[in-house]
Amino acid sequence: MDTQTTQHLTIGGVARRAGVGIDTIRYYEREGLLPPPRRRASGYRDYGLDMVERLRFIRRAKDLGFTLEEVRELLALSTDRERGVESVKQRAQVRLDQVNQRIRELQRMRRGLQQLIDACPGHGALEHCPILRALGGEETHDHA
Amino acid sequence: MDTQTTQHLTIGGVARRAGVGIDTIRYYEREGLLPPPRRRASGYRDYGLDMVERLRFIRRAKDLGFTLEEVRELLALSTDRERGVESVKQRAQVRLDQVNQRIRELQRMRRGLQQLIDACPGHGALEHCPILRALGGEETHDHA
DNA sequence: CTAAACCCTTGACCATGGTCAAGAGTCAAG
DNA sequence: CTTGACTCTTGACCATGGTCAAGGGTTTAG
Repeated sequence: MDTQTTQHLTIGGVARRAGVGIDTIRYYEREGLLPPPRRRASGYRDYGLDMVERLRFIRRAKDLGFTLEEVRELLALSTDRERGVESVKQRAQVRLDQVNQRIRELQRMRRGLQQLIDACPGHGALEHCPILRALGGEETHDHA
Repeated sequence: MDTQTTQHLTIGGVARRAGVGIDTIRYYEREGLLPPPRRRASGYRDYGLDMVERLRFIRRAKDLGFTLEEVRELLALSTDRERGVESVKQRAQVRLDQVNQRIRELQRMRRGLQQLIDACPGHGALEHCPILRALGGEETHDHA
């Protein structure tokens, strides 16, 4: 069992708690999203609960459409002991700007889609479907 | 030259007009997004201007966040004269719902980030930086 | 002690959406 | 006719984000 509130989890315990696969954890480690953990005498990775949190953070960020590369940078904020708080705050601001940018892009997409849907009667001849027309829909080649 | 208003374009002419790469056209053909075109005696693909339109359709749909799989379905629907329009509209609606969902998630993250930035003094000890704390940022293991 | 369940590493494999290269044929200009 | 630009096919390759398998060692319950 590993029902303990412990600071000592195996990779499987972390995986279960964080809701990710074991292979995913090792993959993230290779990719530099997770620090190389301590090892037990057996060679087993030895994690604390903080890794569970970190993995949940990654999952949330990924769900929001951040790439792993972006997540890596985001996480780097938390280990950037050298450059001080200003730099951390600054980089968080950059992230915020990127989030805003992403929101604007999605809103543009939304407007486009909404206009098409509003204009579509939902029935009738395909020739008159504004969705297909707006997308430039032409017939398939009929080269019998 | 191929400045003609013609119905006879080579793959390169189509590519230039549609703003995609030649390889992309052949790729789409393989993937079933474009019908296999007529061939000239030489074996060259022989396209009409309708293919330019179709490629633009694909590009716009992709810009709206449809995957190629979804685009393939849309194109298939547009040739299904019987029960096309409702399906097309329905799919656009599904796509819109997805976009809205993602926007909401991003807005949630934006609020979170903004609060952190507002709360961060921009100086002082890193241990007290609310940004790092909220990221679940723990120190990298110091296993010297 | 044994067996199940876990962990280790290396390295292959998957889908997505292309992009590029090799080797060969075709076409248009000069 | 030759040259250069274009096309053909096959098949490899790229990045992203994992996932699985093989062939081991470890840990723990019974």
